[in-house]
Amino acid sequence: MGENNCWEREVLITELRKGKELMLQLQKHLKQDVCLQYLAAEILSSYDKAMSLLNGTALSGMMMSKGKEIIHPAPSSSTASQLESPHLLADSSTKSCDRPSKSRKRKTLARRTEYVEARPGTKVPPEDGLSWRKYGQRFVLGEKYPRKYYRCARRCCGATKVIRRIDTEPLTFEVTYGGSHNCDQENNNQNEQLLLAVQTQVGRTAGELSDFSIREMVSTPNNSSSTGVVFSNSNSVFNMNNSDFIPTPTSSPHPLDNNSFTDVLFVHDVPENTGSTYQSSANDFNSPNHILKKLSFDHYLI
DNA sequence: CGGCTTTGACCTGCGC
DNA sequence: GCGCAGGTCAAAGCCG
Repeated sequence: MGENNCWEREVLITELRKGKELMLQLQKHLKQDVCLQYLAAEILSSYDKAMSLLNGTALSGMMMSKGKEIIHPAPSSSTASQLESPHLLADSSTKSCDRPSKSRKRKTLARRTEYVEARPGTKVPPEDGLSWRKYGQRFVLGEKYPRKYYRCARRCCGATKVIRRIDTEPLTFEVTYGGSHNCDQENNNQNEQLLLAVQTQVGRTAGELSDFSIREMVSTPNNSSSTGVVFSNSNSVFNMNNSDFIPTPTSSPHPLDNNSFTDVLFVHDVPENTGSTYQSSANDFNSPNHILKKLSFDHYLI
């Protein structure tokens, strides 16, 4: 990896962060316009994707050259500064329930790094909705702030995370997830986020689904890793899934603002590549057998 | 009193 | 082989 390439990458990352910060400021002024809000969120998502790719390339390149582990780039986050539910990469050496493994062997396993910005009025470092127990903290050479080591609060869970405060941007935190959650905390967290989103959107569109119904929809019985919600009426289809709460309009302005949806479809095990099909047109939704037959789903009339 | 945080010690991987 | 850096352990202290 050439020195120039590393320097250029650093410059690119810096510029991307500046752009993201400016977009965040702009977004604050767009509260009245849902479409602009959506566009701003999309741009922020692109910033995150670009930064993740750059960081991943830089890290993996450096690590490969040193013969250390490859650090995988973080998948794109759907909203700016929103910490994703950590879909952790598999840890093949899953720890057993008697967690205090005596081995202090340094982890050389796949990890995932994300960047999280602290917002005014929020806790520092920002919480991600999961319960973590701090087990260590140390200053690392050349870093202004200490690294903080956390592991999942569930005793039988092998997930860990390391939080590092960026020297040049004290409100930005690098969160590196390691290990995998073998407890159900992650699923519960996703369900709570989905519940909140569905309650909000259903309330805006119809407001007639009981909280109990929504909660039943969101509490997926099959422990599925990927779930989604589709709102529809005779004119429009709108898809939401638990990894992307940003409304994706099939038309402009935003469909949830102008349509009264009559159906809510709760889909389990949404294949990654079918989301766009739902979003693309009402026709896809009206003749979705080639897709839906692969899925299990609940159907609710509002 | 149980759970959590702090912090120094310990252990291991890696570069030289 | 040695020394350093980083990740983890675990005892002690704190807190509700």
